[in-house]
Amino acid sequence: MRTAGLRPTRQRIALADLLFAAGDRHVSAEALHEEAQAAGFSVSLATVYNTLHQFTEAGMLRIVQVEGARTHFDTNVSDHHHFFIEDENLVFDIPSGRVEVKNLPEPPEGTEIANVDIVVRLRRKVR
Amino acid sequence: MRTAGLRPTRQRIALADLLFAAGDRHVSAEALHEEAQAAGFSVSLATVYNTLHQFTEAGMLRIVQVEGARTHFDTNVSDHHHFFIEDENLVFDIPSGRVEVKNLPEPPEGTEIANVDIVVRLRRKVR
DNA sequence: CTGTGTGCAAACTCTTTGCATAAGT
DNA sequence: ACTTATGCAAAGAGTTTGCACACAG
Repeated sequence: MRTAGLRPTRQRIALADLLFAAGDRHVSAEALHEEAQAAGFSVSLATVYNTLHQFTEAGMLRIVQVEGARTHFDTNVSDHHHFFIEDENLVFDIPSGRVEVKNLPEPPEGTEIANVDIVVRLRRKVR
Repeated sequence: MRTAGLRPTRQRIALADLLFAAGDRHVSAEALHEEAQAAGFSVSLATVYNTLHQFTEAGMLRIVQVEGARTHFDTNVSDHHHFFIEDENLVFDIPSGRVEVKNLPEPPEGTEIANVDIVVRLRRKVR
Protein backbone atom coordinates (compact mmCIF):
# COMPACT_ATOMS: atom_id res chain seq x y z
CA MET A 1 0.00 0.00 0.00
CA ARG A 2 2.86 2.26 0.86
CA THR A 3 4.53 1.33 -2.38
CA ALA A 4 1.44 2.61 -4.17
CA GLY A 5 1.89 5.97 -2.53
CA LEU A 6 -1.16 5.45 -0.37
CA ARG A 7 -1.10 6.12 3.30
CA PRO A 8 -2.25 3.07 5.20
CA THR A 9 -5.11 4.68 7.04
CA ARG A 10 -7.58 2.76 9.17
CA GLN A 11 -10.27 2.92 6.53
CA ARG A 12 -8.03 1.77 3.71
CA ILE A 13 -6.66 -1.07 5.76
CA ALA A 14 -10.10 -2.17 6.82
CA LEU A 15 -11.41 -2.10 3.27
CA ALA A 16 -8.35 -3.89 1.95
CA ASP A 17 -8.91 -6.58 4.58
CA LEU A 18 -12.45 -7.10 3.40
CA LEU A 19 -11.44 -7.11 -0.24
CA PHE A 20 -8.39 -9.31 -0.19
CA ALA A 21 -9.00 -11.64 2.73
CA ALA A 22 -10.78 -14.30 0.75
CA GLY A 23 -10.10 -15.19 -2.87
CA ASP A 24 -11.43 -13.32 -5.86
CA ARG A 25 -14.23 -10.95 -5.14
CA HIS A 26 -16.52 -8.69 -7.09
CA VAL A 27 -18.05 -5.83 -5.19
CA SER A 28 -19.94 -2.68 -5.86
CA ALA A 29 -19.14 0.37 -3.78
CA GLU A 30 -22.44 0.16 -2.04
CA ALA A 31 -22.04 -3.52 -1.22
CA LEU A 32 -18.60 -2.95 0.25
CA HIS A 33 -19.89 -0.04 2.25
CA GLU A 34 -22.63 -2.16 3.76
CA GLU A 35 -20.18 -4.92 4.46
CA ALA A 36 -17.96 -2.52 6.33
CA GLN A 37 -20.87 -1.29 8.41
CA ALA A 38 -21.85 -4.85 9.16
CA ALA A 39 -18.29 -5.62 10.20
CA GLY A 40 -18.60 -2.88 12.75
CA PHE A 41 -16.38 -0.11 11.50
CA SER A 42 -17.74 2.99 9.90
CA VAL A 43 -16.50 4.30 6.62
CA SER A 44 -18.35 6.84 4.59
CA LEU A 45 -19.62 5.86 1.19
CA ALA A 46 -17.54 8.63 -0.36
CA THR A 47 -14.42 7.13 1.15
CA VAL A 48 -15.34 3.72 -0.18
CA TYR A 49 -15.59 5.19 -3.66
CA ASN A 50 -12.32 7.05 -3.27
CA THR A 51 -10.55 4.01 -1.94
CA LEU A 52 -11.83 1.70 -4.64
CA HIS A 53 -10.64 4.08 -7.30
CA GLN A 54 -7.29 4.56 -5.66
CA PHE A 55 -6.83 0.79 -5.43
CA THR A 56 -7.81 0.53 -9.06
CA GLU A 57 -5.20 3.08 -10.08
CA ALA A 58 -2.67 1.22 -8.00
CA GLY A 59 -3.44 -1.91 -10.02
CA MET A 60 -4.91 -3.80 -7.09
CA LEU A 61 -8.42 -3.84 -8.53
CA ARG A 62 -10.00 -3.66 -11.90
CA ILE A 63 -13.32 -2.29 -12.96
CA VAL A 64 -15.91 -4.54 -14.54
CA GLN A 65 -18.71 -2.73 -16.25
CA VAL A 66 -21.39 -5.33 -16.79
CA GLU A 67 -24.52 -3.34 -16.34
CA GLY A 68 -25.65 0.20 -16.53
CA ALA A 69 -25.30 2.43 -13.55
CA ARG A 70 -23.53 0.23 -11.04
CA THR A 71 -19.78 -0.26 -11.21
CA HIS A 72 -18.23 -3.53 -10.05
CA PHE A 73 -14.69 -3.82 -8.80
CA ASP A 74 -12.84 -7.08 -9.28
CA THR A 75 -9.97 -8.23 -7.07
CA ASN A 76 -8.75 -10.46 -9.89
CA VAL A 77 -6.73 -8.15 -12.09
CA SER A 78 -5.57 -10.77 -14.55
CA ASP A 79 -7.04 -11.02 -18.02
CA HIS A 80 -10.30 -12.89 -17.79
CA HIS A 81 -14.02 -12.68 -18.46
CA HIS A 82 -17.25 -12.68 -16.50
CA PHE A 83 -20.53 -14.26 -15.80
CA PHE A 84 -23.31 -11.98 -14.72
CA ILE A 85 -26.68 -12.86 -13.26
CA GLU A 86 -28.85 -9.91 -14.04
CA ASP A 87 -31.56 -10.21 -11.48
CA GLU A 88 -29.17 -10.72 -8.64
CA ASN A 89 -26.53 -8.22 -9.48
CA LEU A 90 -24.01 -10.99 -9.21
CA VAL A 91 -20.69 -10.98 -11.05
CA PHE A 92 -18.13 -13.76 -11.04
CA ASP A 93 -15.19 -14.93 -13.08
CA ILE A 94 -15.26 -17.31 -15.95
CA PRO A 95 -12.47 -19.78 -15.19
CA SER A 96 -9.55 -18.23 -16.96
CA GLY A 97 -7.89 -19.79 -19.95
CA ARG A 98 -11.07 -21.45 -21.04
CA VAL A 99 -12.70 -18.91 -23.27
CA GLU A 100 -11.12 -18.19 -26.58
CA VAL A 101 -12.16 -15.64 -29.14
CA LYS A 102 -11.53 -16.43 -32.78
CA ASN A 103 -11.60 -14.24 -35.85
CA LEU A 104 -11.52 -10.92 -34.14
CA PRO A 105 -11.75 -8.38 -36.93
CA GLU A 106 -9.09 -5.78 -37.50
CA PRO A 107 -9.85 -2.63 -35.61
CA PRO A 108 -10.79 0.27 -37.87
CA GLU A 109 -8.09 2.49 -39.35
CA GLY A 110 -6.45 4.69 -36.78
CA THR A 111 -7.58 2.69 -33.76
CA GLU A 112 -6.17 -0.18 -31.80
CA ILE A 113 -7.73 -2.66 -29.44
CA ALA A 114 -7.56 -1.60 -25.83
CA ASN A 115 -9.15 -4.76 -24.52
CA VAL A 116 -11.83 -7.32 -25.15
CA ASP A 117 -14.56 -7.88 -22.62
CA ILE A 118 -16.84 -10.85 -22.70
CA VAL A 119 -19.86 -10.96 -20.46
CA VAL A 120 -21.95 -14.09 -20.36
CA ARG A 121 -25.33 -13.11 -19.01
CA LEU A 122 -27.07 -15.85 -17.08
CA ARG A 123 -30.58 -16.37 -15.95
CA ARG A 124 -31.89 -18.73 -13.32
CA LYS A 125 -33.58 -21.71 -14.80
CA VAL A 126 -37.23 -21.81 -13.97
CA ARG A 127 -38.11 -25.35 -13.30
CA MET B 1 -45.93 -0.30 -35.37
CA ARG B 2 -49.58 -1.05 -35.08
CA THR B 3 -48.76 -4.75 -34.97
CA ALA B 4 -46.68 -4.02 -31.87
CA GLY B 5 -49.72 -2.56 -30.16
CA LEU B 6 -48.28 0.93 -30.36
CA ARG B 7 -50.29 3.83 -31.59
CA PRO B 8 -48.49 5.56 -34.41
CA THR B 9 -48.32 9.00 -32.89
CA ARG B 10 -46.40 11.88 -34.39
CA GLN B 11 -43.54 11.54 -31.96
CA ARG B 12 -43.17 7.82 -32.42
CA ILE B 13 -43.27 8.12 -36.18
CA ALA B 14 -40.74 10.92 -36.17
CA LEU B 15 -38.37 8.99 -33.91
CA ALA B 16 -38.82 5.83 -35.94
CA ASP B 17 -37.94 7.82 -39.06
CA LEU B 18 -34.72 9.00 -37.51
CA LEU B 19 -33.85 5.58 -36.23
CA PHE B 20 -34.64 3.41 -39.20
CA ALA B 21 -34.07 5.71 -42.17
CA ALA B 22 -30.41 4.89 -42.63
CA GLY B 23 -28.79 1.53 -41.92
CA ASP B 24 -27.75 0.31 -38.52
CA ARG B 25 -27.55 2.92 -35.87
CA HIS B 26 -26.52 3.16 -32.24
CA VAL B 27 -28.01 5.98 -30.27
CA SER B 28 -28.31 7.09 -26.72
CA ALA B 29 -31.56 8.63 -25.58
CA GLU B 30 -29.95 11.99 -25.22
CA ALA B 31 -28.38 11.87 -28.68
CA LEU B 32 -31.69 10.96 -30.29
CA HIS B 33 -33.40 13.72 -28.42
CA GLU B 34 -30.92 16.28 -29.71
CA GLU B 35 -31.23 14.91 -33.18
CA ALA B 36 -34.98 15.34 -33.06
CA GLN B 37 -34.64 18.91 -31.90
CA ALA B 38 -32.15 19.59 -34.67
CA ALA B 39 -34.56 18.09 -37.18
CA GLY B 40 -37.09 20.64 -36.09
CA PHE B 41 -39.71 18.71 -34.21
CA SER B 42 -39.97 18.77 -30.48
CA VAL B 43 -40.18 15.63 -28.42
CA SER B 44 -39.58 15.58 -24.72
CA LEU B 45 -36.69 13.58 -23.38
CA ALA B 46 -39.08 11.50 -21.31
CA THR B 47 -40.95 10.52 -24.45
CA VAL B 48 -37.71 9.57 -26.15
CA TYR B 49 -36.95 7.24 -23.27
CA ASN B 50 -40.45 5.82 -23.28
CA THR B 51 -40.39 5.30 -27.01
CA LEU B 52 -36.97 3.68 -27.07
CA HIS B 53 -38.06 1.22 -24.41
CA GLN B 54 -41.34 0.50 -26.14
CA PHE B 55 -39.49 -0.16 -29.40
CA THR B 56 -37.11 -2.39 -27.52
CA GLU B 57 -39.97 -4.41 -26.09
CA ALA B 58 -41.45 -4.64 -29.53
CA GLY B 59 -38.21 -6.16 -30.75
CA MET B 60 -37.33 -3.26 -33.02
CA LEU B 61 -34.32 -2.23 -30.98
CA ARG B 62 -31.91 -3.86 -28.64
CA ILE B 63 -30.02 -2.42 -25.73
CA VAL B 64 -26.24 -2.39 -25.74
CA GLN B 65 -24.71 -1.74 -22.38
CA VAL B 66 -21.10 -0.92 -23.10
CA GLU B 67 -20.33 1.67 -20.51
CA GLY B 68 -21.61 2.74 -17.17
CA ALA B 69 -24.42 5.20 -16.99
CA ARG B 70 -25.38 5.74 -20.59
CA THR B 71 -27.58 3.21 -22.39
CA HIS B 72 -27.17 2.66 -26.12
CA PHE B 73 -29.95 1.41 -28.34
CA ASP B 74 -29.06 -0.56 -31.44
CA THR B 75 -31.26 -0.79 -34.52
CA ASN B 76 -29.55 -4.03 -35.46
CA VAL B 77 -31.38 -6.65 -33.44
CA SER B 78 -29.57 -9.65 -34.84
CA ASP B 79 -26.96 -11.49 -32.85
CA HIS B 80 -23.71 -9.59 -33.08
CA HIS B 81 -21.05 -7.82 -31.09
CA HIS B 82 -19.65 -4.32 -30.70
CA PHE B 83 -16.74 -2.03 -30.96
CA PHE B 84 -16.66 0.84 -28.53
CA ILE B 85 -14.42 3.89 -28.56
CA GLU B 86 -14.38 5.06 -25.00
CA ASP B 87 -13.41 8.66 -25.35
CA GLU B 88 -15.93 9.33 -28.06
CA ASN B 89 -18.88 7.46 -26.76
CA LEU B 90 -19.08 5.71 -30.06
CA VAL B 91 -20.59 2.27 -30.53
CA PHE B 92 -20.66 0.30 -33.74
CA ASP B 93 -21.14 -3.25 -34.91
CA ILE B 94 -18.48 -5.83 -35.40
CA PRO B 95 -19.22 -7.30 -38.82
CA SER B 96 -21.41 -10.24 -37.96
CA GLY B 97 -20.37 -13.80 -38.42
CA ARG B 98 -16.74 -12.99 -37.89
CA VAL B 99 -16.24 -13.35 -34.22
CA GLU B 100 -16.42 -16.77 -32.71
CA VAL B 101 -16.17 -17.75 -29.10
CA LYS B 102 -14.65 -21.11 -28.28
CA ASN B 103 -14.67 -23.11 -25.12
CA LEU B 104 -17.42 -21.32 -23.34
CA PRO B 105 -17.70 -22.99 -19.97
CA GLU B 106 -20.86 -24.60 -18.78
CA PRO B 107 -23.02 -22.17 -16.88
CA PRO B 108 -23.23 -22.96 -13.18
CA GLU B 109 -25.84 -25.36 -11.87
CA GLY B 110 -29.33 -23.97 -12.07
CA THR B 111 -28.57 -21.26 -14.57
CA GLU B 112 -28.57 -21.01 -18.31
CA ILE B 113 -26.93 -18.60 -20.70
CA ALA B 114 -29.15 -15.70 -21.64
CA ASN B 115 -26.68 -14.22 -24.06
CA VAL B 116 -23.02 -13.52 -24.66
CA ASP B 117 -21.85 -9.97 -25.16
CA ILE B 118 -18.46 -9.13 -26.52
CA VAL B 119 -17.27 -5.56 -26.43
CA VAL B 120 -13.99 -4.71 -28.09
CA ARG B 121 -12.82 -1.45 -26.59
CA LEU B 122 -10.79 0.66 -28.95
CA ARG B 123 -8.53 3.61 -28.48
CA ARG B 124 -7.31 6.08 -31.06
CA LYS B 125 -3.76 5.52 -32.05
CA VAL B 126 -1.59 8.42 -31.08
CA ARG B 127 0.89 8.95 -33.82
C1' DC C 1 -65.89 10.54 -26.67
C1' DT C 2 -62.58 7.29 -24.52
C1' DG C 3 -58.31 5.82 -23.58
C1' DT C 4 -53.61 5.98 -24.48
C1' DG C 5 -49.49 9.07 -25.14
C1' DT C 6 -47.00 13.23 -24.18
C1' DG C 7 -44.66 16.90 -21.61
C1' DC C 8 -43.10 18.80 -17.61
C1' DA C 9 -41.02 18.75 -13.36
C1' DA C 10 -39.94 16.29 -9.55
C1' DA C 11 -37.97 12.04 -7.82
C1' DC C 12 -34.50 8.49 -7.92
C1' DT C 13 -30.04 5.95 -8.26
C1' DC C 14 -25.35 5.90 -8.50
C1' DT C 15 -21.32 8.58 -8.31
C1' DT C 16 -18.40 12.69 -7.66
C1' DT C 17 -16.97 16.97 -5.39
C1' DG C 18 -16.01 20.92 -1.98
C1' DC C 19 -14.76 21.99 2.24
C1' DA C 20 -14.05 21.75 7.18
C1' DT C 21 -12.28 18.34 10.46
C1' DA C 22 -9.41 14.32 11.68
C1' DA C 23 -5.50 11.52 11.43
C1' DG C 24 -0.90 9.77 9.60
C1' DT C 25 4.15 10.59 9.48
C1' DA D 1 3.52 20.59 12.45
C1' DC D 2 2.52 19.50 7.83
C1' DT D 3 0.03 17.09 4.62
C1' DT D 4 -3.10 13.99 3.03
C1' DA D 5 -7.62 11.46 4.03
C1' DT D 6 -12.11 11.37 5.72
C1' DG D 7 -17.01 12.59 6.32
C1' DC D 8 -20.80 15.05 5.27
C1' DA D 9 -23.92 17.11 2.47
C1' DA D 10 -24.66 19.06 -1.78
C1' DA D 11 -24.18 18.69 -6.73
C1' DG D 12 -24.14 15.99 -10.96
C1' DA D 13 -25.37 12.69 -14.70
C1' DG D 14 -28.61 9.59 -16.57
C1' DT D 15 -32.99 7.72 -16.12
C1' DT D 16 -37.77 7.05 -14.37
C1' DT D 17 -42.29 8.48 -12.70
C1' DG D 18 -46.80 11.04 -11.55
C1' DC D 19 -50.13 13.71 -13.19
C1' DA D 20 -52.65 17.12 -16.06
C1' DC D 21 -53.40 18.05 -20.82
C1' DA D 22 -53.48 16.57 -25.79
C1' DC D 23 -54.43 13.68 -29.41
C1' DA D 24 -55.50 9.20 -32.12
C1' DG D 25 -59.15 6.06 -33.05
